[in-house]
Amino acid sequence: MARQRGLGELEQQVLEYLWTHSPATGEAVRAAVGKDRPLTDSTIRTVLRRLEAKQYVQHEMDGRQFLYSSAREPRKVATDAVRGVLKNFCRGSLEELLTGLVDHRVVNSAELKRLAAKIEEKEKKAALVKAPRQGKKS
Amino acid sequence: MARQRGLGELEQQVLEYLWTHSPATGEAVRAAVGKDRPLTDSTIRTVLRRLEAKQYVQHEMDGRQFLYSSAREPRKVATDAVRGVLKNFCRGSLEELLTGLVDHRVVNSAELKRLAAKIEEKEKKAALVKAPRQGKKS
DNA sequence: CCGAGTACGTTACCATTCGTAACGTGACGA
DNA sequence: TCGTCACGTTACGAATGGTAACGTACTCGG
Repeated sequence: MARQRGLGELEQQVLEYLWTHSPATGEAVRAAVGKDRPLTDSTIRTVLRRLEAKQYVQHEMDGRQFLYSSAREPRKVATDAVRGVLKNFCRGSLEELLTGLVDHRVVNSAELKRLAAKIEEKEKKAALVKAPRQGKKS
Repeated sequence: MARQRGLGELEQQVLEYLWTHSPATGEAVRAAVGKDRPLTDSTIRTVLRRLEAKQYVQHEMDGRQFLYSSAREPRKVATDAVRGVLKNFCRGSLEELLTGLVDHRVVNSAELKRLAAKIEEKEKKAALVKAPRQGKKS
């Protein structure tokens, strides 16, 4: 089954590049990622293909060339990763996860509360845009 | 450098067992983890040793036997994992991570706010216990 | 004091993953 | 037609993780 455990160093870098520079040719990726490391185009293309197999990226044709772009938004990837963490180390409890973050000073509780409030606020506003004046037809 | 990417399936299970049943002998771990899979004591002991090398568990002597227990609390492990996620997929921004969690319905924003408030509350109380009426020494 | 069991370490094998890249192939333009 | 360009195929070596046989030291009952 080969449980998918994550990405390698280079895969990571390539993906990061695509998140900020999609769509890009393999050559462009190589130029960026390999700017302080000598990497063959072959290497980069293999990595891109592997990332595509893992459905992290996708490509379209541009004449004879491939244009790669990321197929999963970073937030989605992050979310999935966190789901794994929750399941494995927090018995599924987000409260436990957040408590850990506070305990270990990744964030302090005031800041966390502020962020939570901000996010709720943002969401409310987004809802308004999607359904403005939502009382009109009921 | 061999960047530490996580734990294997079996390692995971063993660690989980220790989190709820520390300290335990290798035999106990084997009985639990291998209850629906045939696993040699040798296998379990190898895994335990590897986990110890990775500093996930530790052992003490009990006569001739080893008693294993976890050396890192689950929350700590979770926190470290989240740190990685933050760094790799959220440009270090916790807000982005949380937003992703809300967007992808791991939690809704109201619940998130509630948790944040609860955690802050809890922390305040803990502070009071540690420094009650901070000025009277005994 | 001896032999068997107990509990641990050593070593190893295999599959998978990832970095890395040489080589092969088909199409297209000069 | 021939070379070049862009892609795929194949592969190799290191690391990781599951799995386990085998070796070794100590302890206990006889």
